[in-house]
Parts: sequence; C-alpha cells; structure tokens
Amino acid sequence: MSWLVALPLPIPALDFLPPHGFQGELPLGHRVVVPWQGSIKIGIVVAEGQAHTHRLREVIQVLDLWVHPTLIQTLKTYETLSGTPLGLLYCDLITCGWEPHLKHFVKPVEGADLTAFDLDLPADWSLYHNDSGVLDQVREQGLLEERFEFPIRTELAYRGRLEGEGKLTPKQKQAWKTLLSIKEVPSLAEWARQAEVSTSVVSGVLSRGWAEAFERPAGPPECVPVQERNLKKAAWEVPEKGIYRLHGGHPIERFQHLKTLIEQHLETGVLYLTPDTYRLERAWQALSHIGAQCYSGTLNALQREHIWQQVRDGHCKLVIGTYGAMGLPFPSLSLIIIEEEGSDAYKLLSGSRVFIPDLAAKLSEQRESLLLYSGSVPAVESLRFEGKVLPPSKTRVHVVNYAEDSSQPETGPLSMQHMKPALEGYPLSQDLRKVLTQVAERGRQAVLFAPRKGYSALIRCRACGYIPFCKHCDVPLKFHQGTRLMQCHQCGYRESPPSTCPKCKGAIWQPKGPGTEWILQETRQLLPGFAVYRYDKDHQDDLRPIYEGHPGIVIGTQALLQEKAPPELALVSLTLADSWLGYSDFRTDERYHKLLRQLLEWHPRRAPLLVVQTFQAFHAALLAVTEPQPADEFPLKDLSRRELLKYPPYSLLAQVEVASRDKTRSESVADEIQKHLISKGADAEEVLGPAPAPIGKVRGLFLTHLLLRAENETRLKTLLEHMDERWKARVRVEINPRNANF
DNA sequence: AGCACGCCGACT
DNA sequence: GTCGGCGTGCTC
Repeated sequence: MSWLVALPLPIPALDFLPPHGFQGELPLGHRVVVPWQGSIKIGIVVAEGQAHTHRLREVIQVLDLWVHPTLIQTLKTYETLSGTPLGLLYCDLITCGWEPHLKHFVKPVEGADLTAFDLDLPADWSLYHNDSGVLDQVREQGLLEERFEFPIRTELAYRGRLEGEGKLTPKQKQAWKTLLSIKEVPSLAEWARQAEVSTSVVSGVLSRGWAEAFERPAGPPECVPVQERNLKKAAWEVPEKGIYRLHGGHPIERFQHLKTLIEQHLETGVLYLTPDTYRLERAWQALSHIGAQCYSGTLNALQREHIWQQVRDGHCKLVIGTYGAMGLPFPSLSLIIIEEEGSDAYKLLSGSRVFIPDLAAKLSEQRESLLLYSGSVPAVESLRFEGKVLPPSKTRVHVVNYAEDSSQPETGPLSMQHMKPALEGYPLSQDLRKVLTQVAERGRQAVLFAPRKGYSALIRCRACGYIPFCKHCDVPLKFHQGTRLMQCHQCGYRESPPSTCPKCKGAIWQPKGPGTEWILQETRQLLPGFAVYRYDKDHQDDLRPIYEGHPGIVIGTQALLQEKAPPELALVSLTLADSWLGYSDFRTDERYHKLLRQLLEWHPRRAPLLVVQTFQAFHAALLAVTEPQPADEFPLKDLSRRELLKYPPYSLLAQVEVASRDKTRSESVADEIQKHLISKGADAEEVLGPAPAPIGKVRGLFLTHLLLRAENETRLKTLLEHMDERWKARVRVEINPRNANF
C-alpha cells in the first residue's frame, strides 16, 4: 500500500511507497523526505495511497508530526471543491518546515558495487552534501542506505581563559574577571554591558587571548511561556461550538469580552487570527499577559519552526497570528477567533487564493471547536450567526459635500445642514483647511488619505477625451510628477507622456488629480514650515518623528492603516472618499463602511475627528457612522440588497478566468464553457457572463470572466465538475472571489 | 515550481 | 545549417 504525499509544489499529492522495510501505521501528517527529480524534497503524508499504476518510488525517511489530521481533512475538502492543487494549499497553510535543511548520511548497501557510478562513497556512514543526480541513480537501484538528522543549531559565544599574552589594563582586568565569573556570554556587546565597560575594552581582552570565542548549541528563539492563572467565568453566554460573533463597541471593550472567553479555553487551545500585523500587535498588547505567542510572516524561519514545535508539543496553547497561523498543529483546539472576518486581507492573492475564514469555518467544524468572529463590523455573510453587538461608541465625523447639487434626499436625516457644496479648494476644502490649521497651531498630528498613488490621475486629451493606456494591460496610465513619466499600476510599464494627443493632435490636459503629491504640495503651501510627510507605495518618508509624537501631517494611501496610529492623532481625513466607491464589485459599500469604522477606531485611546470629503454625502455607509448606529445596522441593510440580487450569503460564487494570448480565443473559450454548462443543466441564473475581466489584459494575456452562482456547496461542486475538461485556453477557477478592481 | 522536450523565426 | 524563443507536459 502506498502513501499520498503533499509536496510544496503546485501539483496534486503524489503516491510514494513506504520506506524499505517500514513497519507500522500510516504516519498521517508527518513530514517525510522523498526523492524528487534527482534530488530530495520534504513532503507531508496526507492519506493512504490508491494508485498502483506507476512504478512508485520509496519515501526515504519519515520525520516528525507536522500537520494535524483535521487540517488535512479540511484542505482535502477544499481541494475537491475548488480543484486547487493540494500542494498550493499546503504551501499557503504550512508556513514553515519545508526546507530540507537536514544532515544527510549515506552508506552503500552491504556488498553493493558502485563502480558503475561516478560516485566515490566510503563503505561506512558518511555525511553527504553534494547534490548531484548520480546519488539518485544509486538510490533508485536500491544500493543505498540513507539517514537524515535535524542539525543541532550552534551559536558563537565567549568565555574567559585563565591566561593570555601580555598585561591587562585595569578596565580590561575588570572585564576579564566579570567574564570568568559569569562563565559565558552570547556576544561582545553583552559582555561589555555586564562588565560595565565599553566594547573596545572587551575586544582588547579577546585579542590578547584572555578570552576566546567558541561554538555552543543554540538555545530556542525567544518565546513567552504560558502562565498559570485562575479561570473566571465569561460575562457573556457563548456556545461551546459552532459559529458565534462579537462586533461593535470599542476595541478595548471587545478585548475585555474576548479575554474572559480565551481564559476559559486556555488549556484546550486558542487560535486568534488577525488580518494584518497592525491588528496582530494590538491584539498582542491586549492579550499578551495571558501568555500568548505570536506567529506571522514577520518571524524568520527559525522562530516559526520553533513555535510550530512548541504548539505541536503542547507547550504553547494560545497563538495570535496572521493567516499562516491557521495551519499550526494544535493537539487540541477549542476556540478559533477571527478578527475582522470580512477583511479582504484574508484572501490570499496568489497560490491557492483561498479565503482564510472559509477554511477556518471548515476547520472548526472538523475540530468541533468554537469559531468566533470579532471586529468593528460584522461581515454581511456572518449576520446569519448568533452573536453580540456592543453599543456604538461616540464618534466625531464631519462630512464635506462636494456635490454641486446638495439637495438632501428625502430619506436623509435632518442633521446634515452643515454640508454645503465645497467644490472650491479641492483637494483641501475650506473646512479641512480650517482644521488642518488648528492641528498645526496646537502641535498635533493628522493623517490625510489620498485616493491613489502618484501625482495624479489620468492624462487626458482636452479635445477628444483620449486617455493613454498601458500597452500590456487594459488600464489607464497614471502620471508621476517625480519621474515625469506615465506608469501602469498593474504591470509597472513606463512611458513619457505625449506632448499632443496622438489621436487628434489636440492639447493634453494638465495632469492634476487627487494623488498624494498634489495634496502634499497644497498642504505645504497651507502650512509653511509645518512637518508634512508622504507615505505611499512609491515613496516612504521616515515617519519616526510622527510615531514619537512630534507634530506633523502624514499624507498617504490606505497602506498607512497597516501601521499603528500616530500617538497624537487629532484628525483623519478621506480627501476624496468616492475613490473607495469606484470598485465594480458588490462588496464596495461594505468595504467603504468597514474603512470608515476602521478609521474611527484606528487610535486605541483618542477619538480623532474624521473629515470625509465626498460627492456622495448621503451614502448609507457614511450616514451609518455620522450618527452613532449599532455596528450591524448597515450590514443588515446590505444583506437585504444581497438577497434581492442573490449574492452571498444567498449563494456561493466562483469566478472562472479564461486566459489566452489571443483575444477572440479567450472570449470564445469562455463562451464555450458557458454553453457547455448550460447544456449540462445549469440555468442562466447560475452562469453569468462571459465578460471581459475588470482588467481585461494582464501581461499580454486577455482575460475573460464567467461568474458561477450556486445556491449551495453541493451545487457548486456539480457545476465545477462539468468544468473539468480540456479547453483551448488556460482556465482557472476561484472560489469566493473578492476582487477589488476598479 | 522547475525542468525537459519540441517546434518555428533570426543569425554567425 | 544552429541558437533560442516559450508553449506543453511531467514530476510518484
């Protein structure tokens, strides 16, 4: 019987035979070393194999347990539904432990004759590091014994010696004596600190031979131990398993609620997921005293592997992490918390492209653990679950209405009289100028969010309306003041702007728009001498003075929200909120609402004034935050709209992407797929499109989309099974797409 | 993903 | 005649 092994490659799991003479159970979830294309790879045993067709190769060695069986089951379910190669899912979720950094020992089998091979091996066990394909040939012939060991990590340390050359100065003598008394130090700097001398003194001792450097086994990377504590009863009634939610209020209040719950589950395993490192840090600060470990991409491979093992061995029972923590092998896991379950950050942009909360839901089902969604706003999809909404906290929001026609819609609240048309003075309206001046006068801090990066928007012909597009991607080029070039925001292609319109020879419109650079210039003009910083994808000023609390204004993109809020933040502004409403997507309003809530709770203590400049002053998502409203009120409105349009949660979506170098081919294949699905019994409501993708051409490939809309998972699976054919173009399926393209 | 194989255009 | 583009297919 063979074993199915998942490998960190975009391919399905493959069959291998157990190692020669292997006795015992299927090592499910264990890491194994397998031969791979003349070399070796680390894989994970995910199931009993079934194939007998090939002449299979043998697993070389079974290593340790690395993945919990429930995760294997979860990924398997997702694989069969989406058709995503299992390896991609494993790459995304098992975020360490794939690197074959192992000590490799080899020995020819007794009496084996290796003269036919270009390989000179000693008769007994020897360390092997050469990675030539020859070894694999010997291996395949069954003439080789192999053994892998985890290397023992070492680090450099210093210890004192009883004698050296020459005399020591008094300070050096002091340093030497200190070193002798403390035996060993991990670094010269540490030694100097302990001895209360400068580093030059200790290096003097070292160079005279009164101390020496030596290698010693390295200790584990830093890890906060789990503390014992008395368990309190939660102040709220929460089920033992299933899905529950907690939204609204202030983050501090939410953490208070969560803390009592986490404490109850502390002995049985708690996983806390956050969408980004900013929230990770916030959660860490709120919960670290209970004894939590962090796990995110910011850790290095060593730290990750260490925590992975700590969790596996039951030494660490509470982990706060970003999506990569989901694969951690908790022996038992009774609570999974997902912060901001509706965040797009949970959608992986490459590889498997999974939406982590989808997987977490399946995993919690497998593990029979409680899944708790928590955050400022519930996702529209999670309203169907039971939960608690904390009362709204006080906010200060000021809306600047840019629309020329400022007449209120009948349904608008009465408190909007303060909104006057404010077109004069874009990007800084009179109101915004006034508060900015106050910020400067009081020596406080402000953050202005610019809609798009670059000095600005589109270059356009004044006469015929011509807009230069990228040669490779179907997107308009954006002009950048710094380089004086137009650049594609999709592929990075650059070109200098035309002096006259290539179409009609008319004059080119002066590039001015709502970009960071323009707002920066205007702000500097308004407040000469006051510190103004820029922070976007292209240009990052050193913001340390801001984080240290010095007065200043930061002008940046949404990327800033990934950082913690400036400590003296008094004002936040969306300089053109409408640019967050330009998506061609049914989640647009929900995203906008989330953004507003996120801005309002960005600063953990202060409640800065939020100034929103917009042409859509009466947008429901905006009204939902100008007047204190329960966090789920706007999502509930959105929910009824979704029911009408049969969007999630009233359906499950999958996006089919057809890609071809040939435009008509891309379209015709999409058309074929659509017809094929209909012929297999799909109805028109279930197959939408084909339509050109929001960005119709990417890196020379024409993309056409179809949207599948199924009422449940079984139905979606059926539809996707019909897709499993050979098409004349590259076809990719994405479950639960969350594109945010303009 | 990497790597081999294979089929067509521009070159010493 | 070859060199080299990248399209397709396979890895157990």
